[in-house]
Amino acid sequence: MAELSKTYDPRAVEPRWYGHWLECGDFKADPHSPKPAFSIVIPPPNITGVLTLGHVLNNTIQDILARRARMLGHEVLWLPGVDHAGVATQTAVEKFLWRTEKKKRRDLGRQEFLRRVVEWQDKHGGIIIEQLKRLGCSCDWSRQRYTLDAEYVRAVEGIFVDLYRKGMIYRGRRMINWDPAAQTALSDEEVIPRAQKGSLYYVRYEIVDEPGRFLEVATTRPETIMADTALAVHPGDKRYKDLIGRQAWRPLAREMIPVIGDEAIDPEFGTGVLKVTPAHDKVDFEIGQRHKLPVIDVLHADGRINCPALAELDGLDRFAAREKAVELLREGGSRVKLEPYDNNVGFSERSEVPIEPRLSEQWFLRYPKTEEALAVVRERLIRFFPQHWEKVYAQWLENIQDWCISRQIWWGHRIPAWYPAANSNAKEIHVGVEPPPDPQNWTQDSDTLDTWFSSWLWAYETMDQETRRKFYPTSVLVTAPDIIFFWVARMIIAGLEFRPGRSDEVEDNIPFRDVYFTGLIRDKQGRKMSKSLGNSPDPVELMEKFGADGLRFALMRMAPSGQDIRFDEKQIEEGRNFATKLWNAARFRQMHGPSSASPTIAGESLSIYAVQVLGRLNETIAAVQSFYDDYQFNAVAQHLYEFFWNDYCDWFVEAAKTQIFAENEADKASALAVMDLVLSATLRLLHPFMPHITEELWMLLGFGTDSIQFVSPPAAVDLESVNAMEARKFASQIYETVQAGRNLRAEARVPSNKKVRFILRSSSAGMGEEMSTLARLLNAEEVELDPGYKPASGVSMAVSPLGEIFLPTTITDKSTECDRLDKEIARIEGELKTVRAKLGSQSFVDRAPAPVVEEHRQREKNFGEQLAKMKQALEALN
RNA sequence: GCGCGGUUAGCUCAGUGGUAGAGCGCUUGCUUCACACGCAAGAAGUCGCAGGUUCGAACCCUGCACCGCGCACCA
Repeated sequence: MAELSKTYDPRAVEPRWYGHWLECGDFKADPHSPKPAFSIVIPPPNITGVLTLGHVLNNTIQDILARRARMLGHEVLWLPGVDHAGVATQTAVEKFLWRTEKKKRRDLGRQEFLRRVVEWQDKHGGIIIEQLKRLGCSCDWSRQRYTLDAEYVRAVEGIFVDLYRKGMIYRGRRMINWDPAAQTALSDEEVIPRAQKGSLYYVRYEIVDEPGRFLEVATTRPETIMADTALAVHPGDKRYKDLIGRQAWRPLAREMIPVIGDEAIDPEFGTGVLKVTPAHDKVDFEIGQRHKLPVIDVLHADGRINCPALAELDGLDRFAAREKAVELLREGGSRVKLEPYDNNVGFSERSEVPIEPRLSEQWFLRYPKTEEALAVVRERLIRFFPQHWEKVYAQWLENIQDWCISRQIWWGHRIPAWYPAANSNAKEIHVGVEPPPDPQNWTQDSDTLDTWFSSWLWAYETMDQETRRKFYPTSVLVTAPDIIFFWVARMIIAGLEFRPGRSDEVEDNIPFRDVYFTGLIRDKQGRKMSKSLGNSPDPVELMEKFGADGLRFALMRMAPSGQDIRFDEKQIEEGRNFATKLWNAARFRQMHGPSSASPTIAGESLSIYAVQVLGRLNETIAAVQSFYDDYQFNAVAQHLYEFFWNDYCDWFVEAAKTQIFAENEADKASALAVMDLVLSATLRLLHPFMPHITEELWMLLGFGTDSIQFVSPPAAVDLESVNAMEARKFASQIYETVQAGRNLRAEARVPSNKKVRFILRSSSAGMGEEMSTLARLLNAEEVELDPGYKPASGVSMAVSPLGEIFLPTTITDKSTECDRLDKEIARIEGELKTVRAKLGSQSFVDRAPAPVVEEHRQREKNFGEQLAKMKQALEALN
């Protein structure tokens, strides 16, 4: 057995064990195994991404679940992979190109640009995979998948073709969300509303047949006036009724436009007159449809004004044009009134610029199986943790809109649709996984598919038939709630629609049984972690500083389930400290001889302290099990932390030193056996959270020759043969007495290292045997047991459950001691009053459950006795 | 406007119908034979506000306030 070094160095230990596990193939999943299956698919990180604390949280939870399942004897598949992340990756490469070569993607052309993206991907891709390995993730890396793997691409295309043939996918010219920076269409989910402080512009339109009369319009977008094709008022609005059907002058790119009446107008808003701009607003477009208005598009794809008729604005950026438009109006003699105005503007989630509603030819998916998707969650066939996310999910599905799935970017799955060349005979478009047989007569659609259109197959398309038979549906999905629509909901729909399961039954086709939603990690001030704020710590640095295990444990301990997490590095330090504590506790054990892999504990030789710690261990084991069932990882971590640090280290080990340093070999062996038992159990309970250090200690202490990874979690210790209740009660009474004594000592200002003499006035049975332990815990020279002790005046006294404890060596001055006693008496009197008030209430005695009443009676008695003793002491003093 | 979270010690957060908890920070004393990344003692809270249910409410119900999030609206 190797000797444990004085300090624990995770930087050396962690990579060593991880490498060893990989070599042994410990994470490989066998689809032919007879063991019950447990499976998770990783939420694939972006191929060019780097590890964030969010990933650490997410993947630590998955690793904990995977490792716990392995220990419980399951065949575990944790399937890893990466996502090509269309827009994100393409944007990153475009930025790089611009920075280094001052080139845009069109300068290179599609083929060359894609070659550059692959080059970039090969250089930066895979970093995050290495970082996940550093964290200790037990993924089956031999099965790593990529959303652009050849088979995966084929599957995505196949699904597109299938849905097209079923009529669920269609192509159409509709209003979509246009990102002028990325120059692509987006889905509704990719648009995030942001509150903006803007202005409301009041602009007057002159009535054609009644010069001098104006209709005033309130608008936030004067730069689109040239695209107005009508003014609209509510048909019932008395102010404007007579104008409906007449014409007004459009003040920019001067033209006559009709005044129409439409129910969609809110007479209360602004002036009650709306300028109708069908090309640049969804509602306006609908009004335009109803009234057969022309559509004039005055914006280029990049957000610049496209209006040759108005040279002053043509080519200007949309925001510059806004100012300029007002200027032009004023120059033209038009009054323009400004009013500060707060409104919400939709921003592109990726490029962080305001999106433009735009009329455009795109591909759409009419979602299948939405009713079924609602039902499987409503009926808890798929369980959400925390459950309240069910409501958010349902709300989305109930108001679901068709999904715009085409993107005007190059990086991704190209849409498998071909259009006949102008000179060809074909009339229909060709949609198929295979190109048409005479490709020279066809042109493939230049667009690609939304990245999420490939991700929604992730739960099963990453598995071959054989693997699916064993591991699909997966056991649990661990993800952040911000992708509940993007990914979780769509995966459920995909599972229900494409039925990849072993049978046609719904329960075999849902993608997962449980979904665990993590919280979001925020910084100390509560802000979201973001690159631009620079408030996102590098987890790799944290691992170097505190160890992967320290980081994992700390993060789990501070992450309440489903609640956002405020990150503070100080808390990670606690994780590291806990690892060190574990290490040193093991080191202490090792100093007293070799450990036993299967310690036997004989009931009759157990000290009361041993029974107490074993009892607490049993409680901890039970608590851990039940918290796992509810995915309450913070509670699991917290219970293990408290049990090990308080119950084991602070109390048991300190008390057991009496036996360990004494002559009696049998007692010593018993204490060491209990240590082995508790250490072995603790290591196993902690292993899913802290895989490296627990493996290291498991081997160093010789608890097994095989890896801790596949050892069963500890079962409750059988305490039938001892009177556990009585022993535990006695032990806690001793501990309480110790605390009373320590308090006396501190109050008397006796330095911690000074050996003093205590006297315990107690007639409790069996007290004599525990005096040496009591003395050790009090760091006393001696604790004298004297049932008839009569203290001299000025001797400090404290009441304990076993009697009274006195500290006679340092006689404090009388008034100090009186003050101390007075304070103590006042405190106890307060407590007593509360208890008596309760017991004095007839209704309490009648209605409260008997054990509660009994407990209060007991407390009354105890307080009463304590009070009497304190008062006696006070009198003796005077 | 609708919905979902949250509000507990200076900070970060547990908690649960029956004596208010942890870690950090703070004060005090300790290099006591595993650990100063440690040990011991201590100070510190009208559990957001107001009602209600109950013998008893931090906990259950109702309303309100504030913070965060989602959806809808957004001329």
